[in-house]
Amino acid sequence: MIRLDYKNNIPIYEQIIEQIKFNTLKGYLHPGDAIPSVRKLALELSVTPGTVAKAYQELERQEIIETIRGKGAFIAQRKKGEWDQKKLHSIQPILQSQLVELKLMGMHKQEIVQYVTEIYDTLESEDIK
Amino acid sequence: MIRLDYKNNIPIYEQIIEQIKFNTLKGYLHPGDAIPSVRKLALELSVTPGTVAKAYQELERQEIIETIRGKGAFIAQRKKGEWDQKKLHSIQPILQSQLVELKLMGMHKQEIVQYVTEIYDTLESEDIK
Amino acid sequence: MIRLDYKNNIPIYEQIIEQIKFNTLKGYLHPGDAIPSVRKLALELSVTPGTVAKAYQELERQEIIETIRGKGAFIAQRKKGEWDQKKLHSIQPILQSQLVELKLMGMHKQEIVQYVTEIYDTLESEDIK
Amino acid sequence: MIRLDYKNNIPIYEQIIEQIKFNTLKGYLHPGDAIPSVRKLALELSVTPGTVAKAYQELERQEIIETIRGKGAFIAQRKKGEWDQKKLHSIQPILQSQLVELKLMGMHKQEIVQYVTEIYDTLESEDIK
DNA sequence: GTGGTCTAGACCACT
DNA sequence: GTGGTCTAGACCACG
Repeated sequence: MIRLDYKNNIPIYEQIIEQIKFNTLKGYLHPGDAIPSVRKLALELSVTPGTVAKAYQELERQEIIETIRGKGAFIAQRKKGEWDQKKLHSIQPILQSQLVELKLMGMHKQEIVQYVTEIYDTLESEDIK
Repeated sequence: MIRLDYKNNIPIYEQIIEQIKFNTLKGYLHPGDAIPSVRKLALELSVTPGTVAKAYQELERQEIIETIRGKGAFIAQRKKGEWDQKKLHSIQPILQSQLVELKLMGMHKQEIVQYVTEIYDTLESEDIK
Repeated sequence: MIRLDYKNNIPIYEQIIEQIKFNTLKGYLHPGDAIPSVRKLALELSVTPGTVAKAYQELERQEIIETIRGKGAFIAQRKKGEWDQKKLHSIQPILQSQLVELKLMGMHKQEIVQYVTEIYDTLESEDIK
Repeated sequence: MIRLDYKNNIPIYEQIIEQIKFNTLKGYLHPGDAIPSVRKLALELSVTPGTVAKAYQELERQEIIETIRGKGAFIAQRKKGEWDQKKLHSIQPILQSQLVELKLMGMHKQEIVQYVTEIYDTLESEDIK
């Protein structure tokens, strides 16, 4: 379910976070589903439990999962509500810098929007119903 | 004009790269324009020359600037040509991860595309003339 | 009536202790009242008997309840007497740390005292009669 | 500046967090002040750098400090603004449980409010101007 | 069994 | 020098 790129410079724990978020979006993981225990996933990914624990703690802080003492971790209910303006402001510069790169490569507005749309569409879950 | 955010976790040298790229896009810097020497910019930004040098090196590698021995550094001609597939593949996961965040926040496709478009529009240069 | 929050990081057995204490204060439980057996409560709360037993043990140690062999557990007489200095010293740092948080949030003395008073008032039992 | 209680069951990293918050409130630490580096403090407290790092990361998440790459960590500007309702809701049950304890010890409303006020007053900084 | 904390090292990127 | 990440262990409280 989770594939790591060890030679990548993105920290492993962030890759784990990313992929669990991704899996919830794609519908591979539903609210209430149990996710592997820290130790199990650590074994599976050949990383140390501490690394997985760090990922899980961050996921809990972001309310993507909930951990229950002695029971394990579970996908949380998705909470809607107002958009997190603080998070939005942290995303904006990252997005902008990537758009700068695309524009410097010679892409035009329409092509860029098209490209982003295509990437977005890969997140839509046609896979599970 | 370069503004750094020291408390940001984005490396200073990357912020410099980013902003010079941004300035070329916005039309504040044109091909052939001289950019400040490493030492000058370092002084201006209150960073060590090594940091600026690292930024310039990377900019030259990406052919955004050209350095001429004894003369200084200059904005290079923009090269169009084919899209750099390797770069595209490095941008895609970053873009995707940010779209994941936006989607998790509850944004819908249309709103996300709208948001990205707005950010793109800030890159369009009305300022050149 | 006991309500547990499983996703909370407060141990289940402590939540049980807390709520029984709370119920005695609110007048829902009076001295002499029987409280459910370990097994019954365990069943009711969907926890293992060991967890409830641990809570009861601690409650007995604190002389909130009394267990009589073969008869079950009962709310004990409230003992007044001198304030337990040891307990006071254990409460003080917890209280202080929470006041620190409130103050860091920007609350002023009057507002904090007000806030604490409000919480206290929820403990006053209008319900006894 | 920081005193740990190693036999306490409160995690060391939380004690560090607590004390730095306390020191800012008391006026021992001002916005902009540098705090010891992770390694220095670790040495001073005879704990492993990882433990201090964990404390610093949490402090940064709470915007009590700011870390600057390669420079160190600094006390952040205190931000006022609206009260964090989420945090308030996490503080309330802790406060309540302690009030329950005090009430069970036989303290009356006035005495409890008095007690809390006294603890609060120890946070007011008469010490530095 | 679970997650949480901690140690004593190590390596890395950044300044 | 700085903080950030990771390893390979360990011990603990909880259920």
